[in-house]
Amino acid sequence: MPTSSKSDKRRTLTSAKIIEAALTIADTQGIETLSMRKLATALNVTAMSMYNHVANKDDLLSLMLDHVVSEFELPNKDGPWQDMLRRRAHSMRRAFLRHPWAPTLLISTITNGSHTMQDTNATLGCLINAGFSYAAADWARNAIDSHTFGYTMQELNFPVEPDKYKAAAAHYLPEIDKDKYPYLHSATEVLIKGEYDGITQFDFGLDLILSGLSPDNSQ
Amino acid sequence: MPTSSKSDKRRTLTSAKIIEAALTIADTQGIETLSMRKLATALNVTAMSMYNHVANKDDLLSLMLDHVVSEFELPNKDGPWQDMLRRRAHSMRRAFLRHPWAPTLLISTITNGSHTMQDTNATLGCLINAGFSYAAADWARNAIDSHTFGYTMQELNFPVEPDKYKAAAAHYLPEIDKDKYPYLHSATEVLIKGEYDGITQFDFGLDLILSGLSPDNSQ
DNA sequence: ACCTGAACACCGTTCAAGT
DNA sequence: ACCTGAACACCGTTCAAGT
Repeated sequence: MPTSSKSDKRRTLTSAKIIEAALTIADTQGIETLSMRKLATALNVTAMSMYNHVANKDDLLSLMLDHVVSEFELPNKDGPWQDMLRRRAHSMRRAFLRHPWAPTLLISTITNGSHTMQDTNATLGCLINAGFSYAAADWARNAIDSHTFGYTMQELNFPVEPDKYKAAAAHYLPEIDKDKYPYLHSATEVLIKGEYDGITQFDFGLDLILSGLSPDNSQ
Repeated sequence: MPTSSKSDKRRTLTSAKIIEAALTIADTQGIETLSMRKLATALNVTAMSMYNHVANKDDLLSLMLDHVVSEFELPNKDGPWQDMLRRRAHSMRRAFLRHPWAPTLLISTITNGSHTMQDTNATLGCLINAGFSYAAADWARNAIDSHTFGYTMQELNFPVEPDKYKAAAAHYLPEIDKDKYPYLHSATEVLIKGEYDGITQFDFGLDLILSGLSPDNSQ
């Protein structure tokens, strides 16, 4: 008689499998629906068996976040440092669009997974090699990341689909008091008239920061 | 016999009182500890009586957020537009430091409280009066807010107190693999040696954005 | 060593019943 | 009109018991 049979569930569970299933649930159904019991059902085990592979739910979330960070493009290639940092920022934004629950948790969680450390190391290295001091590199990285997190989190919360934006604005216009909020009212009217599409560009703020940065301008 | 006596609890509860008590709990004990039952206990009522004044917990959170927005300084005074926007951004950051739970919720919640609408109206108005088009004003506001949200949320998550940062870095250094993460290792060494204080400045990124902005540079 | 069922101490919210 | 107690359908996590 073999030690493992079809009905023997031992060793079938791994932390990698748990993380994968958790990411699928969070991406498709929302992080707020991810419970230990639901995740266990998806994996065909009980909630408690997962505690043999992850310490608790917070630990699981950290492991999920480090996976998201693994999708960032490392700025450790050759070429102009601005291009590498722009490509990393774009890849961050795309990872966040794939995993919309991630930025909120990532920015409010202390993570020291290996992918997170690798990203920090490569990003600092890119700036150091471009001639930035360690202090200036830290400041520059912080400015770029602030924009990337802040912009993408606002973008993810955008209340309507881009192509439905004008219709939604037209519907909402009567509820904006013209005397109390004249500029907001006019901005909504301009939007409806179609003079601009209401979409602010990620690159607008990113380029303001990247063009302002130089190895010498920060003390 | 009067219709209200000492033991008659009717009419003692208002949404303002609920919001005030909820803000106190969230600010002092953390938003994750705020439950309807705990809040009710603090107000000396049962959880269910609050449902006569707020629709549900989400509604309560929206009301709390609009209060936080009421602490933003409106950029509707006279003076250079850059100064007004800088003061608004500083007041946002200070409000977030007072209410550390707020930015995460504010950036991921659709709010249309009156203070939120007033803030949007005044911020757009400041830029319009400075000669920005409605489209450019929207882009500029988005760039400034992205930085303010992103920076302050990173700051709030900063793992240690500023004055303990060097000690914490020294303690953490041995755990950073020098061969795998050379730049991160060196950055930590530089930090411990005290060549800079490891504090990135809010104004560094904000000034990059404000000096790059002008009524003509965005299409 | 790994998996499980039962239990504990919580949640937000509903509902019918009080005054 | 406003407040309440009991109940419902959940949570994350512990613990002792299985194999």
